[in-house]
Amino acid sequence: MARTALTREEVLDTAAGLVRQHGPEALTMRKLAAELGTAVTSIYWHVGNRESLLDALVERTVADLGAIRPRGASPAERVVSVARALRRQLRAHPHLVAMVHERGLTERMFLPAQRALVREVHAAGLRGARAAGAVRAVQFQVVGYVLVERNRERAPVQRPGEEELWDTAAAEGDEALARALAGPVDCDALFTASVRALVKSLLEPGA
Amino acid sequence: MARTALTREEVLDTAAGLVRQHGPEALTMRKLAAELGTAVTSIYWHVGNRESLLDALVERTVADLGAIRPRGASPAERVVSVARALRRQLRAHPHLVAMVHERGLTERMFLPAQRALVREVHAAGLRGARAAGAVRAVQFQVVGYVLVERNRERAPVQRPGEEELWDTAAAEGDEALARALAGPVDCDALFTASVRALVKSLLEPGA
DNA sequence: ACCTGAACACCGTTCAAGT
DNA sequence: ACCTGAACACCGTTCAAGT
Repeated sequence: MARTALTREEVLDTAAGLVRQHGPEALTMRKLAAELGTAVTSIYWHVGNRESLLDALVERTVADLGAIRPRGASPAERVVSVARALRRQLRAHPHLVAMVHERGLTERMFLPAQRALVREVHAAGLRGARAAGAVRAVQFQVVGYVLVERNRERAPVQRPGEEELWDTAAAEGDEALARALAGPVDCDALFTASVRALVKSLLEPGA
Repeated sequence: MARTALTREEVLDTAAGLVRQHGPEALTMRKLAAELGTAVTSIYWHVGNRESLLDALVERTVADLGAIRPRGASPAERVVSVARALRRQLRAHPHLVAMVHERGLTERMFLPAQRALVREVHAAGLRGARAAGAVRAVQFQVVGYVLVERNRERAPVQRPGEEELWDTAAAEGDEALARALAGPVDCDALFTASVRALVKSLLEPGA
């Protein structure tokens, strides 16, 4: 006992540590108080209630995401590099990012990247609503992909199982396709290929 | 009291009704028991525990999704129609589908559509791994988009706010783009445009 | 200004006991 | 085979009381 004065920062740090080590479900007010060595009710003075604590935690996580530097020779390549860098960042802190997802702020994490994308679609010659549409399309695709991956990781065993669903008959005699769909997904490759395909269409000169 | 015998089906029906009317957070074992007019503990005999109850509920929701009929003249158009139909289905039962999301089974809902997609990419001339990649790319994009939309609906107010972030300066002098990015997203149009763009690239003859 | 313990209203779950 | 109430171990939150 007789510990040093509690601060809002300390509460947030300890809360983040708890989440990082034992996952979001371990973050209860009582466990947090135990970890801090204070009474449960002290926390309330500093952060209001559990809801605002989570808000603050998520806010910090979003703010801590690093800047993104586009790489590559063409605008298309640079857009793809931004997408890949963002995905890598999000996968670095799975638990905290999971909380960001749960609180519906996944898109917020994309905002720093948005400026970089604007520059690239401009470089590719797009303007106005068309440029905005392209930026948004990439944004939705990247954020969506990250959400899908998280979804998959949480449900590793698909109950009927994709495998038996994809016997050769169902694949219309295309055995290579049946094998590919029955096997595991190479998420990294699929992500890159999908972004590349989308960007290619979006940046094309045609209407 | 002296109510008719409790059945597993009745438990699931009532649970689904509770979710449909008051959202997933209203589904507690005690509220469910009250609704059913039984003791809390009776429920446990029929469904095991809360976790399996939710599993069963989600399973039923997924199974109840209707079949999808592709429409359109070209394979590309029919792929887009499958994507749009699926999105429409998912938006019909927001609460139950939210639970499907939370339990990581969003992709499961896509399986019925997968067969239709295989037929279309075959019709477009793709085979084997390339065909499988195309199917998966569409699958991830559609599921991802639905997840993003749900994310947005849960966080209607973006705290810094996209609006003030997109003053004309940040948009590199492109005022039409600034206006477009500051305004609300036309999710329906963006979805269709994105899928169309992706599908166009994927089904193209080139490697 | 900051911290505390007691108390409240909720959870999910177990279990021995009933029919 | 099915249902019950009592009890347990957890929650988040409020509040009057302390310093």
